[in-house]
Amino acid sequence: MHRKLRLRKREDFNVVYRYGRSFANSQFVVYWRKRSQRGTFRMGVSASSKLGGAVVRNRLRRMVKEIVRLNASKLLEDMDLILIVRKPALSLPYKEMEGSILHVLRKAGLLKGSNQGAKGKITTLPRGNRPNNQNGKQGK
RNA sequence: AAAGUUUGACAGACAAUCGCUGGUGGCUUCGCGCCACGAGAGGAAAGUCCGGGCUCCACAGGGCAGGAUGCUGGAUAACGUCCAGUCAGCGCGAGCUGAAGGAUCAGGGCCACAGAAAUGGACCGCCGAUGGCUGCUUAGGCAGAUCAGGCAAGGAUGGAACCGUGGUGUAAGAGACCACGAGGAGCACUGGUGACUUUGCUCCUGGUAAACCCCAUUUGGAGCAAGACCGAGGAGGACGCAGGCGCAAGCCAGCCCUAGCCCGGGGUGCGUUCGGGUUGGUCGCUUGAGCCGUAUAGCAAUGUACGGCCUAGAAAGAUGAUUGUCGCUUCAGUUCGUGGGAGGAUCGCUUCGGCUAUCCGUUAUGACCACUUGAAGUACAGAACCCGGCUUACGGCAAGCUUUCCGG
RNA sequence: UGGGGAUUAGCCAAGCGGUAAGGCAACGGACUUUGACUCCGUCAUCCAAGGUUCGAAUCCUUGAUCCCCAG
Repeated sequence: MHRKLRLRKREDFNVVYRYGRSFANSQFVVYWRKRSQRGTFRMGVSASSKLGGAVVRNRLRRMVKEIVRLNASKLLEDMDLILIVRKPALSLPYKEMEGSILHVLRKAGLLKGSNQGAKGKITTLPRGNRPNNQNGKQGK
């Protein structure tokens, strides 16, 4: 992915984690927040050390970035988003992983043409009052 | 053929499309934009167990303490690494393993339980020659008990019992003495640069130093988030104490730093407390104890000479994804085809040599094997300043050697 | 990436070469009409493997897991 499309600073990550909204299925979690300045979307990928060694985590990050790159035209602009990889995503082949990522992004309302989720409001909802539960039941 | 052992090289290949990070060149609306060319993970990149380079700590200094290493000779920038040997142990063998100095030239310490005793001692036991006691006495002695005392052979304990076996000797005994043997030390001698070794003489005999310790060698500390530069930013305040000499500059003391202590050195008003700012960029950064080839010295590790080559450099962290074709392994299926083909497939037991059972085939209407077809799988693992090792994880391949069996 | 530290019963833990204290929990028993309290008993491959030693939780080597620190 191009460097402009990546989320790069530690502060950006902290802001998205603290003030952004989150959605999930059993393979991925997404946090997003509308950017304060106009521009393209920016994305970061997080793969924790519980998933495996450096080889496994690098491969997952590369696959996620490749999928988002190929589907970049479908994504809304002016967004910062973080994709977190969960353990069941380890064994997915490419096609299923693409479907799962598109599913979770559509659920979060980040795809063009979808009207679910918050429509551009910079929201800081209290934790107990989120619109979708995120127990990961839908991914199976 | 099977089992084993050592060494070596490799780490799936190719193509198309779409991407990522540096480099070079060009274009440019000068914006980390566009185009072209070329480059882009490992044998362990890992663990961080050692060693070195490099940087800072004023100089990187001295002594002590502390740490590390520990057969010999060599290699190396250095090492706890490597090579060649010595000795000891394991293995039928090829080979493998060894923190392998010192316990008589230091010194003490420890050896639980058991046992008399764990290097200073006698429970049972043996003796009672000598001195004493009792009895008898022909007055020379004789006998008895074991009071003093002598001994450590035998028993029992233990991981280990004073070097072992046999004899001489004695009252009983003992390396007290002798023969043979085990181990160690010293001296001389043979061979070797040396560890060591051959032979002889003399002396000695519990273990433990990965317990303290002694001896020899060696060792300053921290680590690229080291460090250097540029830019941005900010804020200092309160309380307490401020010794001696000198006109003064200053010196001494005090305090801080120099990883522990002393010396030496450097800095400085000191201590306590409440606060403030910085999370940007460039360099360090990949030409190096570098790689490849040839020759040469050496048993080898390795060195020397000549020629050629430039081979990753990220920073929420590049080196990838998809598709197709092929390679390798395993399983299944097919007799349609091609090739080989007289014995073979499967189960069980095994001392791994074989044995037994069932089924198919036996000169072919041909069992079975290979190719052809399909499915699944295709190891361990990702540079983060750089090198030399060690250790751990892991896939198949090749070659040498050893043992056993079969055939000629 | 670099530098430190820890691992003993289900939990908290003592131990510094001589055969693993203690507390909570769990289980069994006693006491009680029953329960609580109390008393007695049971429960350990000392993270793993190898070595030194007569003997290792302890000493040494190698690995595994977890935690902490940094400009």
